[in-house]
Amino acid sequence: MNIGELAKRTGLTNSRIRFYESAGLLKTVDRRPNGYRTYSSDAVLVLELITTAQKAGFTLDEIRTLLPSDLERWEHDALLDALRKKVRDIEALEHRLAESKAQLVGLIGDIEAKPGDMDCAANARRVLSRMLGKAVDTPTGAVDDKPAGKAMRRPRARAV
Amino acid sequence: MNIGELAKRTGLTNSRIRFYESAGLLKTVDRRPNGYRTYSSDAVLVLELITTAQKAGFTLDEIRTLLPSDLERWEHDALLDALRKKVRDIEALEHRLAESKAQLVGLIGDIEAKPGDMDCAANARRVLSRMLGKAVDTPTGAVDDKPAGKAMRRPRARAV
DNA sequence: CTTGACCTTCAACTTAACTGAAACGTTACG
DNA sequence: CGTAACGTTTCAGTTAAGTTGAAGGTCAAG
Repeated sequence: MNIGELAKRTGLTNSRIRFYESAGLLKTVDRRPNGYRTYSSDAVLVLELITTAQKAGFTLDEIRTLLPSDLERWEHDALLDALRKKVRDIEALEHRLAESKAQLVGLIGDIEAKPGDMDCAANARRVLSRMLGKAVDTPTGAVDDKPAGKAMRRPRARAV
Repeated sequence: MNIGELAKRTGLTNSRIRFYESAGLLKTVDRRPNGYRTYSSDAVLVLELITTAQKAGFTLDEIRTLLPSDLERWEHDALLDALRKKVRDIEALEHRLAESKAQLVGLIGDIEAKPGDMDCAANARRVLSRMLGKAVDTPTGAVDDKPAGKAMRRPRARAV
């Protein structure tokens, strides 16, 4: 089949298919005497594999190292390792997301919990100081930017 | 303070600070007669806000629309809306990650569950057909007619 | 006066995964 | 034969969030 037919069958664009070939992901391509690419039906499978793996979070680089030239001869152990590592990556990302979410939810609560008698500016400072985990200057005084001394160690901002 | 001092205080690079200014994120900057930028201590807060918001998943574009010119005058409602929306975004991402992970775990199990009497090629086809949720051609005319083959149809793999 | 540490601007480069245009060749149809 | 619909290559551009480097101005010390 020609590239247009393959594109129709997979739902990908011609340019994307050519791009995958140039990236070394699609090696099952022959040329007809006129220069046209011609594909077997395996190419459909390979492209579907690629898009599926992408949705699961694999980069094209990773996919290239895992895809066998022959669809029936996978590198069994390397594949399982990569799949397990990707699961661990997802779990790490889930963890980071949960932390970000908790921080955001806490911040929302903090903003909404403005005491009725506090004005907006004061509340802004209160929320800001909680969010950055440190003291925040009240703005009324003069700003001093004298160097005046060096090692003033503050706690690192919490990584999210 | 000069840009080098600000960089030291925030842990950012000079170029990154200039970049944030050019991106419209850091407007609290004056120039001395020699052209040098000069910052008040508020700039430290603004930069810490920016990096904190980034860690929580906000893009610089989003941060720019939310950051007030005056740290005490936030657009209260827009800010809360954005925070809530970001929480929903995170939840959607968590959902997609859970699906991806489930698919990967299922795939790992499927690969490991190779019947002892099945050869690798046949297992590859079996796993492939399950993963892509459809029939996969058996190559070279060898017809796979194991009778109970499709008995345990699991639910389709969902797009992620 | 020279050295070295700062500071300035501006353009180009980076990564990932493509997309689109330009300019051209091939095929199918009437 | 004309032309529309395919196909080809090559190159440039896109997005995000910066980094890097060149070429040069400023400042304090020795």
